[in-house]
Amino acid sequence: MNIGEIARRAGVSRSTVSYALSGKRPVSEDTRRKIQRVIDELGYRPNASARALANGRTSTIGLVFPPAGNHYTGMQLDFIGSVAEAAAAYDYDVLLSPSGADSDRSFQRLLGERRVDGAILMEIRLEDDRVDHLAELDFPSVTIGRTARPGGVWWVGLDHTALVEACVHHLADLGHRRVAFVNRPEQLLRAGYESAHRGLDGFTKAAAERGLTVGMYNCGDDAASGQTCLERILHDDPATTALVTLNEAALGGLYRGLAKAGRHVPRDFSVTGVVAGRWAETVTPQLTAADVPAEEMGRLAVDLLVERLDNPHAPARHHLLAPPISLRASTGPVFGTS
Amino acid sequence: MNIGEIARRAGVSRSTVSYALSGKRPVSEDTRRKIQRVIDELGYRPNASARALANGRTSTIGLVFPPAGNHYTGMQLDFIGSVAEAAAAYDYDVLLSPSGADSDRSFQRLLGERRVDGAILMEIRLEDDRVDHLAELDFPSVTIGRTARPGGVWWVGLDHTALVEACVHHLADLGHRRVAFVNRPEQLLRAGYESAHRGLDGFTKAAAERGLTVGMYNCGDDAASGQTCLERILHDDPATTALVTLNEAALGGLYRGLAKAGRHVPRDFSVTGVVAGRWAETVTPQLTAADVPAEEMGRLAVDLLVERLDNPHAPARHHLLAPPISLRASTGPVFGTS
DNA sequence: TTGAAAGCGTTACCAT
DNA sequence: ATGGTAACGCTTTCAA
Repeated sequence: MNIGEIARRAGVSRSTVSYALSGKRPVSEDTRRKIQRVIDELGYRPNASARALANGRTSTIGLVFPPAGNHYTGMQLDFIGSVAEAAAAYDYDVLLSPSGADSDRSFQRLLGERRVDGAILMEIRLEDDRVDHLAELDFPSVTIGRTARPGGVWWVGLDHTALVEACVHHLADLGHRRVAFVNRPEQLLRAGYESAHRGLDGFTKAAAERGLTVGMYNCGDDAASGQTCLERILHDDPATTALVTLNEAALGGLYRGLAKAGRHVPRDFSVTGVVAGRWAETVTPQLTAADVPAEEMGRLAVDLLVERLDNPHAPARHHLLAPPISLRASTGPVFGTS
Repeated sequence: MNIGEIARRAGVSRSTVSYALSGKRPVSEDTRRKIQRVIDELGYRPNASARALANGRTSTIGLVFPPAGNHYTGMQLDFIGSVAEAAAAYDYDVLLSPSGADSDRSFQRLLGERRVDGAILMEIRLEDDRVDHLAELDFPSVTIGRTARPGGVWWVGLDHTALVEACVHHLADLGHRRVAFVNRPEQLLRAGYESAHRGLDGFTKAAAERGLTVGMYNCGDDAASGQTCLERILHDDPATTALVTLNEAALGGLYRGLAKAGRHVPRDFSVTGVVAGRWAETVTPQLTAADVPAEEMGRLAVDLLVERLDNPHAPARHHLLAPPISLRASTGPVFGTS
């Protein structure tokens, strides 16, 4: 059943049905009711493909995230969920594209075949060919995270540098002098992942300012790697009394390593970092951390994208978030101090 | 740029370009090369909407999951990721629909506007109006989970009953006599969630068989609820020595509650349940559990759906999985026994 | 082996 | 306030 059928049964033209539906042209109250009745009766809904073809808008936004095999983090989940729900509130659908690079087939389909009106990109790299490509095409998009030179692109991001600095200062204030940094996997660092780089910058800078002795580690995105990583930390410098981590997925393993090594948190070892709030709360003791406001970020990204779609010539906007550290139970004064 | 432009530049007709692309009709090697060169030169890709309108296929599958606010579980993440990746392998895109009920706008859009060729549904209820509606329309779909009467529908599911029974027997074999069951939130049980119901059935049955003294609890999908729930368990029956849980998100809280109550796992309290493997491994001690093979299930669901799309009259198929219990470190003989 | 043209189901412009 | 009709960009039947 199509718009023609509705028109026939309502005794009007197809254009009138179209206008009755879109409201883009006044329709008499009378015919509008007639049309509505037929529509309700038949449960008619306009075909999305035909509509997209005719008016050039798909009412769909693409969500581009890296294909992670089975190594998704909780944060990614939160982004995906919040983007989908925020988009639904605007009556946009979300098309998933597991693409880490400009060349991925799914990414190419998204753009080339005009499947979406705009896109939201996750897991941004400092130099990101996907972002460059999109900018070049002037394709409406918003990134969750920002590249090295984010001028002209729309984004919502986290100030990882400041966040990690705050973590380091928090530890230094508690008297810690030997602190380890647990970063995302080396492969992601090398690929130029924003959070890994900026986090590392913040750590390096703050540690230097406070004159700390440090160790820097890359750690796989899973519990087993976390445990191994912690063993290396204590092996490299048994006098380490604290760590800051960006690696949410490794957190459980980090804790386990600590327990195995007989270090009690927070009595003789402090742990902090930047992690989505609900994951910070699953570990015991609960993690003192800068909570990644994943839900808010997803929502903001959608808001921004919708704004950009509605107003193609608006100047680039962005949101840089720097949530405060939530004091929970995983940090304390260094043993022997205070 | 469109197919007409390509045709013009290649000096052929539009249909020839179309056939050169689809291969549905022989095209001379010569013209095919001419066409391909123009296509490469201009980076042409056929418009998805136009193509969908003309041939009735969108090359998109819908993934329907309940809008959870911010209470997604890790398992849901794993499903979404694995479905997206499996679909990409077939060159299908995945459209997200946060819909818990037949009446959700997003769900209605999906079907009514013909945005997708088929759908995969998550978080199935025993009586599920979404599934009924889809079956009624004979709309190609596969459910992850099965309804009370899954005859005629395509699904991939977990044998929650058997899984939970296995957990109970495992505990009973270890000598536990007083065992608690930590289910999903009451609201989900009342809504008829499959896992909550079948899991409960399995628990009840096995506990009766082994003559266990039991407590049954519904628990919110977060760490705080898990902790509260555990307090209630020990308050209701301090002699409880073990629990089995379906509630992945509460796991961290359950462990914390145990620690707070001074119960050491597994020395004086055993914990088991059914949980995605990687979450079972983040807690310490690692959880002995029936690992939900989320990745495999997502992949199987896509395989099934693609098969159904390719062959509309194939009889309904399904996969019922019952992974074995992975022995890790959270269960042991009841205190005083050996 | 190729071309012409009729759809596919909308929208939106041009009339009236 | 409404109707007719030409797009939108592709696929596919019919002809040659």
